[in-house]
Amino acid sequence: MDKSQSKKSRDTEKKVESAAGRRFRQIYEEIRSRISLLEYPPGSRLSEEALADEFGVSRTPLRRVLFRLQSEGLLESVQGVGTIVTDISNDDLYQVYQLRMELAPLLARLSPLPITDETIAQFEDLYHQSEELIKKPTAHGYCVVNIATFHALANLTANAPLRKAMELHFYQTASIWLKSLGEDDVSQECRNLHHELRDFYHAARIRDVDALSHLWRAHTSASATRLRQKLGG
Amino acid sequence: MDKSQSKKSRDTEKKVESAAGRRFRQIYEEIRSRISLLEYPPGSRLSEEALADEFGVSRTPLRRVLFRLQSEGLLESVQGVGTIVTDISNDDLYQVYQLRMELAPLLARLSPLPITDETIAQFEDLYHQSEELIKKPTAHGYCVVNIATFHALANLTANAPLRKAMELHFYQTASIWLKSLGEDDVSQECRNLHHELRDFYHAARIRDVDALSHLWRAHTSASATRLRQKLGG
DNA sequence: TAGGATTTGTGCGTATGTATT
DNA sequence: TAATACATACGCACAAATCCT
Repeated sequence: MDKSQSKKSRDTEKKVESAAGRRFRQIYEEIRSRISLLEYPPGSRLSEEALADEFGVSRTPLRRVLFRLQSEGLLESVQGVGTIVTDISNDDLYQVYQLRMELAPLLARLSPLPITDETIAQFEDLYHQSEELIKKPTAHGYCVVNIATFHALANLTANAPLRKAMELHFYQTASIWLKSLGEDDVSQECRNLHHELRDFYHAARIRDVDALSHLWRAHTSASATRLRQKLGG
Repeated sequence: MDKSQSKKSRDTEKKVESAAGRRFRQIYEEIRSRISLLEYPPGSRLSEEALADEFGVSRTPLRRVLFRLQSEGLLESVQGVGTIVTDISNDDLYQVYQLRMELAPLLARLSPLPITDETIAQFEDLYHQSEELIKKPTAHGYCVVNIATFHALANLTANAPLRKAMELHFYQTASIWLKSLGEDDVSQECRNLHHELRDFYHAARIRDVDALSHLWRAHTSASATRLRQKLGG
C-alpha cells in the first residue's frame, strides 16, 4: 500500500459532493423516510430490483444504500429470502431507549449552540402543527412532527459525533414506536407530543438549552415507560 | 412492496451466521485492525483490487467492507482518486473525545455486568502486558494493549447499543492517537497506559464497575488534555 | 492544453441459498 | 424428496472521474 500523504489541492476546501454521493444520499434519505413513516412497516419485505427501477439506477448503487441501512440496524438481508425491515425485539428496544435517555442531556453539555430566533420560530411552528394533529390524529402525521422535532433538538449541538449517535438511535426506534400501538393510542400519543412541544417551545423561548435537554430526557423516559407498560416489561 | 409479516421458522432462533456474513466480518475486522494498528496510517491509500486479490475475493464483496468502514468514518473513497484512511482533523478529534468521556460512565449505569473472576484475570494479564511494554516500548505494542483494554472495558455492559457506540468512537480515534506523537512520546504513553491498567486492575479486583467506569473517563480526559497540549488547542 | 494511466462507480449476467409446490 | 421460482451474493467488463506527464 502507498503510505504517502496527500498534501495537495487544499485550495478550495469546499467539500463539494460528488454526483454519486448526492444520488446515494437522496436514495438513502428517501428509503429511511419511508421506514420511519411506516410506509415500510417493520417486517415488510423490500425488493432490490423494484427499488432500483423506481430510482432509475441499477441494483449495484441501490444495494450500497441498503448496506448502509443494514449497518444502522434498520434493515436485514438474507440470501435467498430478501431484505426485511428490522422488527426490533422489546428488549433491544428498551436498551436503545436507555441510551437515548442518557444522550439527551449531553445536548447541553457538548458544544451547545445558542438558541436563535429561527430556532424559537421552529419550535413554535412545531407546537402549532401538533395542535392541528390533535384535531385530526394520524400515525403518519405523528411521525412527521415527531421526526421534525427530533431534528430541531439534535441541531442544537455542534458536536457532530453526538448528533450522529442521536440520529442513529432515534431512527432505530422511530418506526417501531407507533407499530405497537392501536388507533386509540395514536390519538393519545398525539396529545402527549403536543404537551412535549409546549414544554420545548417554552424552554426555547427563554433560550435554556439545559432545560430543553432535560425535558427531552424526561419525555423520552416517559415514552419508554408507556411502551413498557403497553408491551409488558 | 410486500407488507406481510414473516411468522415462520421461529424454531431454532440460533442466529447462524451465513458464509457470506462470516467472510464479511473476517475481512472487516482484519482491515480495521490494520488501520487501528497503524499498518495503514491515516492518509495512506488502499487499493480495492490489491485487497480483493489478497483475500481471494472479487472487488464486489470487498467494496462492501470498505463501504462499512467508510460509514464508520475510518475510510474515505473518491472516484478517480482512491480509498484513503481518514486523517481526522484536530477539532473533530476533540469532539469524539468529548463524547467518549460522556459515554464512559454509562458503563456502570446501563445494564452493567457483574465482574467475574475471568474479567479480573483479564485485567491482570493486561496489566502485566503493559509492564512488559515499558521495557520495550513500541507503537504497535501500545496499540495492541490499548485495543484489548478497550474491549475488556466495553464488555462490562450488556447494553449492546452502548457497546457499539463506544466501539465506533474508540476506533475513530485509535489510529490517530499515536500518529501525532514522536518516538519519545510512545515511551511516555506506554507508562501512562501502565498506570491506567494498574488502576483498572485494582478496581476490577474489588468488583467496582462504577469506579472502573469513572477511572476510564478520567484517563480518557487526561489523554484528550495531553493531545490538546501537544497539538495546541 | 491534451491525452494516457489509474482508481472508484455502475450495469448486468451468473452463482448460490431459501421457500414452496 | 425433487424441482421450480425467486431472492440476495458475486464476478467481471465498462463508464466516469481524477491525476500526472
